[in-house]
Amino acid sequence: MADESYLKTWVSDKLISLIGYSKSVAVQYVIRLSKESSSPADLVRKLVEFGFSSSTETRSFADDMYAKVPHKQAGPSVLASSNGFLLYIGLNVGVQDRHEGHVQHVQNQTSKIDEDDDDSEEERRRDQEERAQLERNIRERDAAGTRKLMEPKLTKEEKEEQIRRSKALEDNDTLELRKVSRQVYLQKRRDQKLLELKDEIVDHEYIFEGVKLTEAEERQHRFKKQIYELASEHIEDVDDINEYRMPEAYDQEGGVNQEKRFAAAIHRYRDPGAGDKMDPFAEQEAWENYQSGKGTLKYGSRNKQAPADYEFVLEDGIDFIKESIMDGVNFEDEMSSEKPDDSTAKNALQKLQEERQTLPIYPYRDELLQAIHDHQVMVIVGETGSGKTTQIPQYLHEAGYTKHGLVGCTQPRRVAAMSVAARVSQEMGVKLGHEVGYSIRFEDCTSEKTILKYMTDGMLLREFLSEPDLASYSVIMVDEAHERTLSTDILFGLVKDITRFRKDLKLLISSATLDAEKFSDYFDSAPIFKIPGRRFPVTINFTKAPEADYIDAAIVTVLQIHVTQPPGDILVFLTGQEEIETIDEILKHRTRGLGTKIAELIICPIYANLPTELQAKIFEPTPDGARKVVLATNIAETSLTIDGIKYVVDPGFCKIKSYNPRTGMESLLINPISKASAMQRAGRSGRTGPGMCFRLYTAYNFQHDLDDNTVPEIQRTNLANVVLTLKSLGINDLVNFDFMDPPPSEALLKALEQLYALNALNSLGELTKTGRRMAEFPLDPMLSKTIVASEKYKCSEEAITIASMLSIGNSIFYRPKDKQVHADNARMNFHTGNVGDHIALLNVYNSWKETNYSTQWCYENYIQVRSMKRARDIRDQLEGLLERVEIEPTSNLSDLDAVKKAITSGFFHHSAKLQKTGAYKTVKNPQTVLPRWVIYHELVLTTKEYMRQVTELKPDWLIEIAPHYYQMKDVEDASTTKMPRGKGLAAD
DNA sequence: GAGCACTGC
Repeated sequence: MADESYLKTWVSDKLISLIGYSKSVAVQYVIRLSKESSSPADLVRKLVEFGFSSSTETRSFADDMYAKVPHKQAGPSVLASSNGFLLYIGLNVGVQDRHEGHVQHVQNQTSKIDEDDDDSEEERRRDQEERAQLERNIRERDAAGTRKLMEPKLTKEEKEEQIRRSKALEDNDTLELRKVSRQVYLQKRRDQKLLELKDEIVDHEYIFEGVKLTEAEERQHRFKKQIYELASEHIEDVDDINEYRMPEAYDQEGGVNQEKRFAAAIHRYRDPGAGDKMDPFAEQEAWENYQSGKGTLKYGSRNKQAPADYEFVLEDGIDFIKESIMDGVNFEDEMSSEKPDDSTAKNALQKLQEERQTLPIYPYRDELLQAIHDHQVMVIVGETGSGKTTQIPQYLHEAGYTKHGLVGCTQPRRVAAMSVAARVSQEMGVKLGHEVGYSIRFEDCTSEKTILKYMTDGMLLREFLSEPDLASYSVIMVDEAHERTLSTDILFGLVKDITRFRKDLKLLISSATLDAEKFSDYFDSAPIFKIPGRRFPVTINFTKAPEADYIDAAIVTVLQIHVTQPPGDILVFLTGQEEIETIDEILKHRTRGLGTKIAELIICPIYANLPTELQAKIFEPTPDGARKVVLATNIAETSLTIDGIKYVVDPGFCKIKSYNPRTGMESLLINPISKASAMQRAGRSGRTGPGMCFRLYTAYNFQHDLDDNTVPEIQRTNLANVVLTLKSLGINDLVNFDFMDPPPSEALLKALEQLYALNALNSLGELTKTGRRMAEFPLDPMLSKTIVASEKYKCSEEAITIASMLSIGNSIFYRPKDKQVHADNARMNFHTGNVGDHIALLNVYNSWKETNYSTQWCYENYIQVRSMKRARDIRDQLEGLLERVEIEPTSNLSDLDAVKKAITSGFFHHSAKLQKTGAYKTVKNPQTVLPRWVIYHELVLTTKEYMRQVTELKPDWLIEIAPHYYQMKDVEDASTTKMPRGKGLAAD
């Protein structure tokens, strides 16, 4: 076997920069090439096709390889399997470090198989037959003129030499081999000529199908194609091995390119006896393939080109119905263009009423109302576009349910609540905020007249605090229940409880298809009412083989769609800002060189932290002849819809936050998505017309590796806030609270313990006065405690400012990739005096306030205006709540220690001590000498453990403020003290 | 030499 370290160095230098593939894959591939080569020159040629330059270095490398790698002509199946196996493992191992560590294993396996692999006579004979058949086929085809053979370029001597070489190989005669190798030099020179000839052609830019590619790009495509073919071969092999079984559909008739499959056979058993035709033919064919490949080459690997090669799996589903109403945009245009002229206004209203009757839900109106009348609790299943959110409350109103109380409908998101309310008010011809209103944080758009009320689920939860039996409601509809937000899950328990003693309250749970049975079971076998949806069919494509690198696969797929598919925008789901920026760059780079040869590709990144003005770009209509690519995080999965999306590219990953109650650490890691998520993503392409979804994983992965549903939020979050809310609702027995999916009891206990430590609960687990005050604030308990404690330290103004800044999270500072230095410098200005991150946030807010909330100032300091405005809103709200819990607004900017003490009162849990070895890391502290004790806001595991928002602390404060929690020995014992409570802050 | 999906009150 070849010396691998040598290989790795060489391959990495030459290849990785060029092609961007994993080193291990490349090494494996080079080994394979070498094994399949009939001569060093043959290997050189293959390497060049592979993407290497035809330098002397390559040649000497090829010589080396050829000498080192045994040329037993092992069956390609085994070798392919080793590579394919590698690729296959690749996806399962995860995002980082896909290949390292498996190479060795795979290689051992391979070499073992090699040893065992006896080419039996039987096999050889069969191979030869196959080869002969294939040759016949090809010759027939050539004769038919579909392809032109080039004139053989080899001289007579060359042929003779090749024959001898082949003979030597067949006999495995090492002596002969050595003789042959002496002639390598000669051969090299001849090959050199051939290569120069090729280079002349290669140096030109290729133009095919109107697309211009540079040489490097062309090579890349070719390489990827080969890798891809390798992987597809592997699939067949795997079935043979019977280990990683792939679904049968992969081997369906016609799905396998037989010619490609046996191409290796031609190379392998070069028959010297067949004379002139055979030998050059093989060489010729490869060369010709190379050339003709350029004529047909498209972006991406060949297997992925034609939709026919994809698996057509889904969901034939829903018939095409002409798209109309649901989107309020058209309607608003209509309204605004038609001025107060009475008759037209009426017409518009009539039109709306007519449109209402075209909704899929309309035929079920009476049946639905009857069912609601008969049952107290119902689960309503309706796909997007059925009109359930807008229509059901109206039906209920028409049926008279609003006479005895409100009809409330909850949404997981603010915008949804607002826009649906607006739409319904128009349909009913009333002013928004009168009969139809909405209620979200910072904005209560309702009045005494209101009978239909849309709200966020969190808002209804808050209403429980003041009205525990929801007496003013006659119907509650929990919409989008399948999303299982934290608030929805808590509402389930509360609302279920209420229906037991309020028999007049109707409860509707509306969800997309997937979980209906589960909801029904939870609500004591409530009946399920199904409403057909309205959505265009979406074709779902899986890759044939797992993709080793989903970033790269996504790029290739996008370009491939762009070149081969009819107009329509593309939506790519990625995991985070960094990934989006990377792909943005690569795509721009790749398309730049193509100029006018392809249609313009407009790249639009979108993620929550992107400044608003840049976000707006995705909603601009795509100009004619151009195509838009939206690179989005999960935000596009539910939170926003983009018109015109026809293609969805889904690599199958997203970042998920989860909480470890034992360590109190949150982690934000890249995870595979769930099947439900995948369906949701696919559905994003079928909103305005038939769509296509390209999943960058296999059907096998989908079936076996993805969970059915995403773990509900309640099972992976810090429950302190939930517990506080429930406690303040008088629910004491939390362990027996009727959760649909109970959170881990460990998490519940941790939350109870935390609240007890914060003095929000007493030793019996009952709410204290402090706890009751804390529950008033819509914040994490630790932040609430900070505010409540600020009363004592006379700095409530500062406390609410910091609390609002912290509760916004990490979107305050804008840090674009290309201006990181500037952004960081700007940020440092707020840290002058080593004040710590918390005070720095305070500085940011106060400076902004001094500039009279200037937008310009935000730009200059790389601060997000949107976040700051939000902070202002939250602060205003908190200010109002201060009054409610009777805390004097007090401010003392000169005594920052007081502020820090208030923070410590809330966050003493989150203290960390510097170890000798530097056991913690601060996030953004500019000081040269690290503080010995710090308070942190949160602990997050991403690629490493991070403390976010850190401020220095005097250890005595811990004893002063939380004597029940800390003792002298925790603080004093300098050298050996672990972190209090033994929290595991990992060392660097 | 570094990093942070998405909501919501």
